[in-house]
Amino acid sequence: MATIEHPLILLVEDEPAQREVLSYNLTAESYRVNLAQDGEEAIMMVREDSPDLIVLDWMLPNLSGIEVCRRLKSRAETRAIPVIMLSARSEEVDRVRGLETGADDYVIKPYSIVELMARIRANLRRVRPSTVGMVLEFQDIRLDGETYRVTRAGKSLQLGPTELRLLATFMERPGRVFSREQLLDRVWGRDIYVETRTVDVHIGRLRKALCRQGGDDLLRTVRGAGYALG
Amino acid sequence: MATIEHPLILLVEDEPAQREVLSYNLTAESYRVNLAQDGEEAIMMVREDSPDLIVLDWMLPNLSGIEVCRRLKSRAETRAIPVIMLSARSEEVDRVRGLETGADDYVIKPYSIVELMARIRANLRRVRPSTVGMVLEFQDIRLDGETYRVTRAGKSLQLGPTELRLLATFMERPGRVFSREQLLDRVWGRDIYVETRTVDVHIGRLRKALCRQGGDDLLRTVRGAGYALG
DNA sequence: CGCTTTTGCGACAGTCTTGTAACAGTTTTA
DNA sequence: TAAAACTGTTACAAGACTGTCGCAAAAGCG
Repeated sequence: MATIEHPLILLVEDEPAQREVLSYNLTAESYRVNLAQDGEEAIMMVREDSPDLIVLDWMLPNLSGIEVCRRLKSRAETRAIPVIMLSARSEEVDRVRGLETGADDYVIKPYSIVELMARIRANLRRVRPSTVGMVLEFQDIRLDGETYRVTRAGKSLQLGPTELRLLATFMERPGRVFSREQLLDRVWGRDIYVETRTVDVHIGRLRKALCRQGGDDLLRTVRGAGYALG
Repeated sequence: MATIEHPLILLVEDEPAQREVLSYNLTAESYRVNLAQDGEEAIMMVREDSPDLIVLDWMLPNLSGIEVCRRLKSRAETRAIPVIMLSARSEEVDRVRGLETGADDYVIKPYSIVELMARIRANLRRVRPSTVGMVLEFQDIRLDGETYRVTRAGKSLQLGPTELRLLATFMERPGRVFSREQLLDRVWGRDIYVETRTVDVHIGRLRKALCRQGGDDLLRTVRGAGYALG
């Protein structure tokens, strides 16, 4: 299991073989993957899990890829999620139509998986600057996504998996206030049922870990709202 | 600190997009990369830099991949360098022809980056003689890619094949945390079915071997994530 | 100030992860 | 061919980590 928040990708593809290959490669690249088999399921899963990026097949049963894309792009909440269209059609016309519907990128089958991966990386970088394997820094705290090492003022800190993910979440957006619900969502996962007060306890533990070697308390409590870093 | 001689790979590919993606990925895997855009440049760079492995596109301007391969394989000095052919053609005929010209391996586009990397690793491992250096070092551990001898603090260690590959994987990227799945992928191979717990056992065995003659335990367990060296 | 609401945090029991010995089957070596 | 080395799996124990609760402390509020 990965400890630091890896980007979640929604893969919408009806053909099983394709789905498996893509899913395998995405997982191998350390993305979390959600699968949808048709347009309606896709729309539903976007609402539920709000993925970081969507890989969308053009031809779909039920609700075509274009239509799915159009709908996603017409709603403010989902508009920002990058969509990469996959299509067997190679006509320029279609490329244009694909982009017109608001897709952020467009890959023609048969495509190189390497290329697709590159586009995914590029599009993720665009919306979400700090990704897997990156080093997050805030003041004298340093979190290395590759070695999973956390240091404060040069001294190594001992964190449990949950504390680590919690810290990573804060460090991806220093200063931002996260509600307990948002934290549960991001750190624990969308479908796990945990008491909201549990967040408090882990915040406490993280605080203790961060201050053990001295230094200010960098986790700010925002009464009635949640917590923030710095 | 460690002095690591990373294998040099010559990448021969004329299409800029492909080139960039591959180059990026190779670099990310800690290889040194040389680029050539056509057959003639490739031949020249082989003479100059004698790379450890060549990734060669089939379709090239100027001098085709097959021809380049044939020439390299007909000269004694360059014969031993592994060549991996990339091709968009999928016909069995071509595969055979590719190997006939002396290519050591053959990957059909669109390929999985994971697979290509695996083949590169495999081919680099295979060539014992004529592989330049490829000595991995970390602290007082030394892994000689030619003789497959491992020493710690000068004393020779006895490792089984699996332990050796495991150690090599870690030493290629000291500090990086590998999940059990990633280790299975890299050390055991992607299509072998093995329990993930098996990794633990081999880590234990490697640990024991590394510490037998004394010294710290250099294999770090990252709870919930995997293992890392150092 | 009292009173109410929210947060901090020690304690604890249950759960999950990891280390490792044992073992049986296979492969390699002598 | 027999012995030795190596592998993958399992079961179990130790210990790390987690979630919850309860009460104390702090913060808002009139």
